Amino acid sequence: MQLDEAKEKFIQAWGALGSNWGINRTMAQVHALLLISPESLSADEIMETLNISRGNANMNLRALIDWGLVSKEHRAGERREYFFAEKDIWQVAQQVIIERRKRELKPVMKVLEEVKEISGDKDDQNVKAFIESVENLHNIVGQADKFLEIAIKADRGWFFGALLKMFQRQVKK
Amino acid sequence: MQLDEAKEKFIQAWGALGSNWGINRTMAQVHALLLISPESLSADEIMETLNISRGNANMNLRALIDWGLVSKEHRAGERREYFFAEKDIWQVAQQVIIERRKRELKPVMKVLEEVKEISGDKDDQNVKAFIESVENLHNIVGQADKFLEIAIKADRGWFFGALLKMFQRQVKK
DNA sequence: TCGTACTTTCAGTCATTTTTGAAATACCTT
DNA sequence: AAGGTATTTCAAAAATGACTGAAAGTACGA
Repeated sequence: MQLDEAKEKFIQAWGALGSNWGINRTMAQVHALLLISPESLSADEIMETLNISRGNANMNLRALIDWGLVSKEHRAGERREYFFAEKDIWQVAQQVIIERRKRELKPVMKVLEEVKEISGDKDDQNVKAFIESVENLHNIVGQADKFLEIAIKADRGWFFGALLKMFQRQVKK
Repeated sequence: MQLDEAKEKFIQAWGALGSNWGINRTMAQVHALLLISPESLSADEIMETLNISRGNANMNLRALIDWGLVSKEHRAGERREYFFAEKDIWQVAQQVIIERRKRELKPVMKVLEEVKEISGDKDDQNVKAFIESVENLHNIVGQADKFLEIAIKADRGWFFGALLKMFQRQVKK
C-alpha cells in the first residue's frame, strides 16, 4: 500500500469510528489528518485534502480547538493560520476523557442523584424496583467516573503498568 | 418528585446519553424503561409509554435482544410476548463492552494494522510521521482493548477492588 | 383449514444534523 | 483609510438517520 492510500484509509476509518461514538465524522477526519501530518496545515490545505467547504473546515477546527486536541500556529510574517494536532496519543485520550466526562457523565450523574430521591410508598414494588435500578446505576457510573479521574491524572507508563499488574494477577487465579 | 415524573426524567436522560454515544435514542429509552420496570412489558405497553410506533418498538426491541440486553418471555396461555431487561448493571456494562469491542474496536485495530505496513521511503518525513502516529495509536488502542477484555471476564467485586487499589497507590505517591 | 392475534419487515416519509456558500467581520499592509 | 487577504458566522440546502404505517409473515386454537 502506498502512503496516500494508507492515509486515505486511516482518515476514513477514524471518521467512521468517531461517528459511531457521537463525534461528527468530519471533525474526526480533520483530526485524523492533522494527527498524521508532520507539519501544521492551513485551512486551505485541509479543505482541499478532505474536500470540504471553508465554513465546515472552520467550524470543525474550532470544535477541535475547543476540545483541546488542536492548536493554532502563527507563522512569522504570515497572515494565515496553521493548525496542528497534539501528537501524544495518551494526551489526546486524556483530553477526550476530560471533555466527555464533563459534558456527559456529570449531567447523567446529576439526574441519577435527583431521581433517587423520589417520594412515595417504599413498599410499592414499582418504587422499590425503580430506586434499586437507579442506585445500582449510580454506583457503577460513579465507580467508572472515579476510574476515569485516575486515568486523567496518571501518566501513561504508570497507568498501563498498573493495569498490567491487575491483568497478571487475574491470569494467575 | 413523584415516581412517574422521576421515571420520565430518567428515561429522557438515558436516551440523551445514548444518543451522545452513538446509540439510537429510542433504543436507549426502551432499555431505560425496561430497566426500571419490575414486571416484563408487552410491545403495546412500551409503544404506549414512549409514544412510538409498533414498527419502531419492534425494531429497537430486536436490537436490544441482539445486544444481549433484553429477553423475551412467553407467558403460559398468552400469545403475546413480554420483554424484560437484564437488571444487573454490571452485566449490562459487560455486555455493552463485548458488543462495541466487536463492532468498533476490532475493525479499527484491523485498519491500523493494515496501514502500518505501507511501502515507501522510510526516511521520508511524511512516511515516518505517519507510521509513528499509527503505531502509537495502535499501541494505545491495543492496551485499552486488553483492559476491556479483563473487564469482560472479571466479576464486579474483584474488578472495582483492583481499581480501588490502583487508586490508593496513586494517592500515596 | 380457517380465522385471529400478534410480530416482523421495509419503502416511504419525516426530523435532525451536517455542510455549504456567501456575507460579514477582522486584520494587515501600504 | 483603502484595498487586499484571511477568518468567522449563519441561513438555507443537502445528507443522514430514525420512524411510521401498512402489508406480509407466523403461530395458535378451534
